Amino acid sequence: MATQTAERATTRNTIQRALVLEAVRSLHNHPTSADVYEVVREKHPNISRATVYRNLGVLANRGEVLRVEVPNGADRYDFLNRPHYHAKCRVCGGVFDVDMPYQSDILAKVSDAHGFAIEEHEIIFNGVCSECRKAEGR
Amino acid sequence: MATQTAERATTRNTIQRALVLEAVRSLHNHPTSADVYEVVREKHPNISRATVYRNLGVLANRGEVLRVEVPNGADRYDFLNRPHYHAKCRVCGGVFDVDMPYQSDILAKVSDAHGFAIEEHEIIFNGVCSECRKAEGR
DNA sequence: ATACATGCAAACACTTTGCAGCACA
DNA sequence: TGTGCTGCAAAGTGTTTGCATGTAT
Repeated sequence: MATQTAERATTRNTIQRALVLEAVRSLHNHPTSADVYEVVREKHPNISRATVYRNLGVLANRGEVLRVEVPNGADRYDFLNRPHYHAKCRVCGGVFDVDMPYQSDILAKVSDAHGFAIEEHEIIFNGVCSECRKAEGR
Repeated sequence: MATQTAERATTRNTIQRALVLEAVRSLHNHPTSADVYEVVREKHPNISRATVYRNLGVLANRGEVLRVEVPNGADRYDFLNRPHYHAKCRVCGGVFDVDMPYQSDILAKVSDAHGFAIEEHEIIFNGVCSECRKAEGR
């Protein structure tokens, strides 16, 4: 009887998982799974992409990394915990943090969500990053 | 000389392009390219997916339809012209309009975009739609 | 007539999955 | 010592592209 609700059946600390977490922590520019894969491979050459994907998923579910879903592009991951917003460069595809206070009152501005239960929100700014502006010549 | 700057080299009215536009206009729930493809195929059975994609692109560039890029999901298209925001159901993947005034002052809240030239923004609410809430039992 | 557009199939980018064997707790 | 995890390969989505042919202008 009452043997603890069998929550979270996933808790094994493999080398691969540790390396994936370490890689996300060390990469500060919103690495894609491919970026993480490359970094981990330096120390553990025969890790598979599948394992990287699976572990990024596990870590994201646990809240140890943040998954940033980017329209038309690979998912990005980062280690920042507080919610923040992103900007995506339409030239190079890069993703950058934007300094803007978290819009905690934004829900109040929704006049009608048609019965939709909003759990979180995301704001993405589209434009051109400073590097690409220089390169493009304005 | 001076023969008009050769802008937009693409302006041919094919049946396929007209049908694609008509399909987007007739579908009111943010159709994906696949939805559009299915509808067009009823009238023009051997249109190819490539043509649908190409025409959705052309129409979006011309501003005749609005492309809604959804993270982790196919692009959606709609015919509404005024800017508005969207909600994405994490259960069924559906995309819905949200009634919220356009946040024209949002740029002023960005304290530092790090040289990024912001051209537009998008807000996506994530959660569960009313249909799926019923189905899920709460 | 001629260039843009189409249709087909193959290629592409990103991610997930089935399965046999392995290793952490 | 069992089951969660790994590696591999194959499959799955969604979209783009090369090329020969077709067609709107």
